[in-house]
Amino acid sequence: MTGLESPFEQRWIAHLDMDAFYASVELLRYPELRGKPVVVGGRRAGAPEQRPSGPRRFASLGIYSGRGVITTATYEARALGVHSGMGLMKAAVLAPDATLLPADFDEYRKYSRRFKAAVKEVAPKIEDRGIDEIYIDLSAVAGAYDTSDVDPHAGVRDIALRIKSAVHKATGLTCSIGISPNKLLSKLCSELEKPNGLTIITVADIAARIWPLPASRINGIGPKASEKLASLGIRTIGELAAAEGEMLRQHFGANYGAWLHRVAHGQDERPVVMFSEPKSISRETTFERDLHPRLHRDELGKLFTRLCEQLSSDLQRKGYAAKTVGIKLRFDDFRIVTRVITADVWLQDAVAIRHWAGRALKKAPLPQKLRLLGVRAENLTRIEDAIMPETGSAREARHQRTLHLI
DNA sequence: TCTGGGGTCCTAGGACCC
DNA sequence: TCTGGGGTCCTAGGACCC
Repeated sequence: MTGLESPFEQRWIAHLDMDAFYASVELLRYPELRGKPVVVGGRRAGAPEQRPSGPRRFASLGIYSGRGVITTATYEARALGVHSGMGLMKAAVLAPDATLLPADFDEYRKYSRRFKAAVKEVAPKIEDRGIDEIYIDLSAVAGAYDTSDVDPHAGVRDIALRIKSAVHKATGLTCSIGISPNKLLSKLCSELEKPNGLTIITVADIAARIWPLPASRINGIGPKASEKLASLGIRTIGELAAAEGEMLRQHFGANYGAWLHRVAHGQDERPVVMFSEPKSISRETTFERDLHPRLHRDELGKLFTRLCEQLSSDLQRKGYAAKTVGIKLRFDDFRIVTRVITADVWLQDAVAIRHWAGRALKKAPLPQKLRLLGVRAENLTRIEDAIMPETGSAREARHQRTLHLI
């Protein structure tokens, strides 16, 4: 069953995407920047200088030096050719006069909680897709389908407008919503009328509205697959839909090939999932300058320990213990090496994590300078389900009791 | 002037077991 | 002497997403 054959089984799934989220949150704080090119990114990229009187002074992108990338750019900045993921040094050449603001994730998470809570008031069945996106299952709220002759989608449109209004009231921010019978199509059409968009499509609209789009717009077709498709003469979703399923399976393997064929025809049955347990928790850091494994051994050791301590406190705060820890290295030539090791006890304590991560690190070759070090916890279980090894203090307490008995 | 940090999922080979 | 076959776990790497 695709959920598409009968209108009585049709789902209404919305994809909601906040417009230029981080940058828009910053504009709430610094309204004088509205309408100007603004870029958010970098670690300690100059926070605005607050002077007792007179206007705030902002850092220009042009004077940036470091290894940061753009997290978000306002639409005015995007018009200058910069986009998220681009190195700040490169962006500084393209848009030297743009304002650069440091990312403030605590603030963005605050607004993220606010907009999600506002949506839940209207439609409770939502799936988290990161800080600025959600899917919403509107099927139960909207009823099976609309009947108005004037606007065949009057029911869902009304709900979507209520959601947009609730989000704006709660945050002062705009969002774009795409609505269709499944997640795949909704994700595609939330992009179509950004910013502040609302796009509703059904299977009947796939050929006209979806097939002209580049295949790379589909979630799951990244740079590698796009390039391979292009080499086969396939650039749009329509061209992908016209391709023989057998040919796709031959070039991309049974699973991915079959998936490509399905998504090109707008087929997707994934449900909206309201909660899922995390599979891994990690911390990593890119150094300000490349570090040599031997020459900078002490510095690397301190960073390594600090990452393990942060990971341990993340696990404790979130209530998980891990059976497996791993390390990640990125060398100066951008090669990535990972090593994992599975422990014989549940891990949460920073010292234990540091010990096992150290064992994993010993398995990795260290032939050249490093630019990144990371630590990851996998094979997670809720802490109440884990039998923890005795901590130092528990062992000490038992020892004291034993002495007392003697 | 190269390219952050947090994740998920898939594949493939070897170990190990029956 | 040239040798099975399936299932599961562990590990490493890679594509992809926000």
